[in-house]
Amino acid sequence: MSEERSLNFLEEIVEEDLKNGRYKQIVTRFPPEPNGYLHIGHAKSICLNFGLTKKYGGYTNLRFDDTNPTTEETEYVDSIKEDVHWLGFQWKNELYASDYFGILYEYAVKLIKNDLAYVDDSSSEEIAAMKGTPTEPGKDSPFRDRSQDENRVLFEKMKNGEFTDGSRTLRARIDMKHPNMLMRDPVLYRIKHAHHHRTGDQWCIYPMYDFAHGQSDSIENVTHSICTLEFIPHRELYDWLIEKLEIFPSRQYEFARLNLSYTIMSKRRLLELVNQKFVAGWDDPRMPTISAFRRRGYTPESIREFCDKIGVAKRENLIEVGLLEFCVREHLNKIALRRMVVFDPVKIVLTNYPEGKKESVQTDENPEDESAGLRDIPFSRELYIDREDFMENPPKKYFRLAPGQMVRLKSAYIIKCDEVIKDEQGNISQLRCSYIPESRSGADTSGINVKGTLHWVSIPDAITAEVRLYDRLFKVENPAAEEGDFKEYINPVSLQVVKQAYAEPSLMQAKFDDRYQFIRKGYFCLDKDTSPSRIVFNRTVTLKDAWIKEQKKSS
RNA sequence: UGCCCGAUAGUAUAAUGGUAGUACGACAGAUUUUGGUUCUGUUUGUCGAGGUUCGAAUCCUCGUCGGGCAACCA
Repeated sequence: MSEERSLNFLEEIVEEDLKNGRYKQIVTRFPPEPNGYLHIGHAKSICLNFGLTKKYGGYTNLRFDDTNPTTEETEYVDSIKEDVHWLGFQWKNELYASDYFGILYEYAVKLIKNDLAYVDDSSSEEIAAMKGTPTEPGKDSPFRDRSQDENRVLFEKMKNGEFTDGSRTLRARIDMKHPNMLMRDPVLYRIKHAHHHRTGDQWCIYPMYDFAHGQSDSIENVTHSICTLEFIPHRELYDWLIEKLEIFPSRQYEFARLNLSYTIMSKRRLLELVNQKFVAGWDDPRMPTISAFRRRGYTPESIREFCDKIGVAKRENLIEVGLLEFCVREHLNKIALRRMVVFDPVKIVLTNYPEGKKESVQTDENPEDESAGLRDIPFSRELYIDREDFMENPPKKYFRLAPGQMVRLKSAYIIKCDEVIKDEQGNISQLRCSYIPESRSGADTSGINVKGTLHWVSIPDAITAEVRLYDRLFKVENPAAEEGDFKEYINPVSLQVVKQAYAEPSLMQAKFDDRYQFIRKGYFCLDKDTSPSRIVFNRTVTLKDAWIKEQKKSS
């Protein structure tokens, strides 16, 4: 196959526009409303908008669509900027729709002067009632034919704060019988005596999305205004306003938003999870937010790769979360430092290993990356292995430790289990084993071949750490599509905490930017809750586990 | 019941009138001091019915199915 990847439909449009000379360069924008944190769905949009101008030349602006002061906050602005940067993109200009409130006001006046807008004294309910339904036409408002002068005066009074919230609106005069409901005299301006995070108390009227978004695109000379499918019906109004206002003709194109299995993407619902404490915050590692993925140990490279792999089209989709996991494993496998950590310890005593003796074994920092070098791990007579790596009555094809069975301790010796010691309750408290002195890694002259290799830690040298294991937040594939409250489908075991795991001592020096693979367990990173008295790790993602599959087959 | 989108393997996404391909998954095998990684192979698809054409996933018609539209949200 050729190295040339096929183009998605937006790339085709851009190439065509460049080829036929419609534009010399393209301009896109990423236009979040600062009313929540960015999620993985936004990452798709970010990669698209920035990716297009990176590939074809031009630039991308970051524009905050901050036209609704009651839901927007500076905290969100800051988090959004941080997230876009972290993903690896640099915007040309940092812009705000609120910067254009003055121009937008003038645009509205122009519409009034052209008899294309009017002030309506109807209440919200009355407007809704006159709107009609998708199958029935609407009715004209009794205020629809006010004189131009009256409209001008009233709109100015709206601006000057002479009316109460909700008492009047400015509406476009289009067609109350239009088959597209958005064209049935849409509201352009509403009165809100609310403090805005940037303009303060300067304004008490605020433009609606439809009267701000397209106009902002136009003011910024955005050539390709890329948004999600639900805005398709808005395009007719978008174009109408550009035509009537006679401003730069930005064009809107729509793509299907990302949906990820076993999670939700609605900002409103994510906010609900945060506010009602179902999660610890916007960056709780179980959340689908960018900040959560960052905290959890995902890399920007892996998220970008994911966005690239899922493609762009116009049909609704539900992407398997497994693809995201594949992408992060693929990257982490290349960069993660290998470490050994035991979560649920069983003590091993090597009966033929001299008491008090200690040695050091060497192993790869990362077998996928020779330049990462080697590290030393202390080895001694008493060790921990994970409880799941021993079975008293193993099934067939169980390659781990069992009575009379041999395994290799990773980078150290082959051992054999001689005796199982139990406490009064019948729980295994100790495994007495013998080691094969000639089987030392790198100098193995024993001639013994074993199928299994286990991770381990030396008890006198081990340090302890808290490990947080995350699973999908929801039990069902598509929580948004289920009946009833989506919160009923939350996975009750999405977080499991190992309060005291035993780790090799080198993890004492773990750094925040480093990624680790706990051998045979998964990929981990230091959590921000780490303090001088407590080391905390997050599991980014598990390793693929062929043994689980094998077990399922036989059961 | 009006208008607007869409429909290709399990999930995504290509093929732009000329051999239905790729990725993930699944399955089988090889390698392996991580049951990881890597490698090899296999499997599965054009929503339906007509039409145009030498030739249709692609163009046309009619259906079917899925989604969106009745916020002073974006």
